[in-house]
Amino acid sequence: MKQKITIKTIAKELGVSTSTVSKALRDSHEISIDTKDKIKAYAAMFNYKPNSLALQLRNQKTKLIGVILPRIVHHFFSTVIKGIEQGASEKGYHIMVCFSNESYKKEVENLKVLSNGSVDGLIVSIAKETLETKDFTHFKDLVNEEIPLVLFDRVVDEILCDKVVVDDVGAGYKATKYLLNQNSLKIALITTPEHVNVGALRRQGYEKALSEKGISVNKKLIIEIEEKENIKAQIERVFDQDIDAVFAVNEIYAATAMRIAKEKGYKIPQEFSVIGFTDGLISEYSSPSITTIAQHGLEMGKQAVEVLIERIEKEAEVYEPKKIVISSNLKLRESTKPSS
Amino acid sequence: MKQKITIKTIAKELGVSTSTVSKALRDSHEISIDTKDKIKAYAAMFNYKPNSLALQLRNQKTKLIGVILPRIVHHFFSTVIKGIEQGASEKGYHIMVCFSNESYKKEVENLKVLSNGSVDGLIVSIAKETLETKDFTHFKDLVNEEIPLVLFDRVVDEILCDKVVVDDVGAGYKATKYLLNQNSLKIALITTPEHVNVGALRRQGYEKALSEKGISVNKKLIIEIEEKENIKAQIERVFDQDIDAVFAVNEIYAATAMRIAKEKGYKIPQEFSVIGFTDGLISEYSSPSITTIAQHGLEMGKQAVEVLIERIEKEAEVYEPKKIVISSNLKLRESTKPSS
DNA sequence: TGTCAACACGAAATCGGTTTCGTAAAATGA
DNA sequence: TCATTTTACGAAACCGATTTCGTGTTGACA
Repeated sequence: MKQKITIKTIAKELGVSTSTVSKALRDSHEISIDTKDKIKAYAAMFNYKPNSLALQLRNQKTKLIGVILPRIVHHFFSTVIKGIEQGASEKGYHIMVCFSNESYKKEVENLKVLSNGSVDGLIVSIAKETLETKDFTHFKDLVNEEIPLVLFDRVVDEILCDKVVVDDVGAGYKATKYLLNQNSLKIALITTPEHVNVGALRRQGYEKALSEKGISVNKKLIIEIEEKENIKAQIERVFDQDIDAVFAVNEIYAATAMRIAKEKGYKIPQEFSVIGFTDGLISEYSSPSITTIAQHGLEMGKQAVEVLIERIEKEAEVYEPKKIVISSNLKLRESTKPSS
Repeated sequence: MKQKITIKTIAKELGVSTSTVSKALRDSHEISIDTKDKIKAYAAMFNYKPNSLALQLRNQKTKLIGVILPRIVHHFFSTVIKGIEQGASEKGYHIMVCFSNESYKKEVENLKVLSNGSVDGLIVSIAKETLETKDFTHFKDLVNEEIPLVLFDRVVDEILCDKVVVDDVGAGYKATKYLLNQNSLKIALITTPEHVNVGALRRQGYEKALSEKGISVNKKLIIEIEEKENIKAQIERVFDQDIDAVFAVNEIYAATAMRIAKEKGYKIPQEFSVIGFTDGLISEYSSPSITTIAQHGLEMGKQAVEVLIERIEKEAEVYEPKKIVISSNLKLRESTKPSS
């Protein structure tokens, strides 16, 4: 890398002190017009840019937000990132992105690296493995150090920080109720293992809608997908039961279920309906296109970053953790019957 | 944010100098075992973490790589990010991600912010608007300042830096040739406007395959999609021609074309074949699933970051820009006839 | 002509570390 | 016992900025 031009260089070259240069460039009234012009001209000519590290060190702030995501090749998470970046960018912040790959160890590492002063605050969605092991000390340490932290989507109550979530119970309820209303009464639920709390919450909504309708929950219609194994084979098993609809907690499961239904000769949506979660490209472009719960990832990202920046910039008086709930809505497409 | 514990704090508290603390923590032989133990114990107890900004300033390196992408909610780009992050992480680097949103202005801004010392090097894929305006001075300035830069996918010859690209001509050729071999001779090409060079290159491959077969290029079968307008309507127009296959330069176009073909009553792949580009989820989950050119985004990301880090860490002797070509291959699925 | 304010600038501290160099005290050797 | 080498540590410079405080030079005013 070429030798960068610094304030010191300019000062030496022009025979003034560094303080004068600094003041001149910041247009201080203490410096005469002549000197200012001279210094500014010189700086412009050599394309001087203040070293951001020096500024960050002095100001004790980086204008950087750390983001840790479980995955990136994933419609929902990439949408959230987009929202975060947009919100951050508007307020003059930049984002540093890391991935945990759903691994506890990587999450801890990332958290450690980012919490040593390189960022002003953090936005995180917890890795599956961490949710499984239930060891959240790395987050609690962060909270103790009073580093601003916002969790989104996959959150955990025992970490005392701001949170942004979708109304998972409500979403599960809405989806299930819609299916019931169109007279699909034998609804299979394809979800995640219990420890992924969003899955658990969506299931609550599912069960609530059923019980409101006076239908008892049939455990055989609920399958928890183990991602390490073959997903399609697991979903296929539920088709042994007598079912006429599927509610899946993400779009991959939904698309897979629909595919199986088609293979079995069901006509969609006349004989069989599908509702997914996360309004991604698969749902939009598969045929028939899939009705989904739209998660509003963009909105979540924006909200998360807004709360975070507020926390960063406001002198922490008494700190009351906030929980922001983003409502989700059903995006009707071809995999369900038109609402009556 | 809570007052951070620094070396100075430790020094004062233990009645030694900051140099002693620093040396002790770095396990210098200059410090007696007793003192070292005492200092380390104290540091551990109060969870001391060296301020990374201070280190970065002193070492004149940030171990940070800036990444500027046109978009993020996009299978190919998010895959590349994943590759970059993996490669970076292995070498102890982190990534700072910004988006240009295909806008020239945002690209310039991002480049300016990242080039003031906050990152050790940059990986960029150029925004469409920039490709259109053909103004690359911001990149050239970067090259002049000798800030390590790697361009990928959307690259431009006049910027003298390392580049990582897919073999777009070869890929277009492979796809077209496959279609020809299965006896689809009236192949429509759905591509981007000429200024997006990857589109242009893929088109070259298409034309090459045709001319090898002795088929002259029919301009009516080639449509350049203007993304600001309705994509489906534009693609529909090509169906006015007599065609029996489509080669599309991305998966959205491919999926849309297939949908139209199905609506028109074509049987796929018996009567009509489709090949797309970018092996994303749409291609995998649509039905029939779509044969695509797999772009190996992960591989591209890894290669890009590897070249970049080499450039960063190697003392720049005579600098010979590299161009790395990643070969792509056809991933056969249901939207084409089995190869004979 | 003496006093004081305004002006224009520089010295030095600061942010939080690392590192070079110097040195007092202890250990070693002759 | 005196010279020399280790040992163990501190002072200060440095990375690149900003900012407070001080100060020499003017000019104005009484």
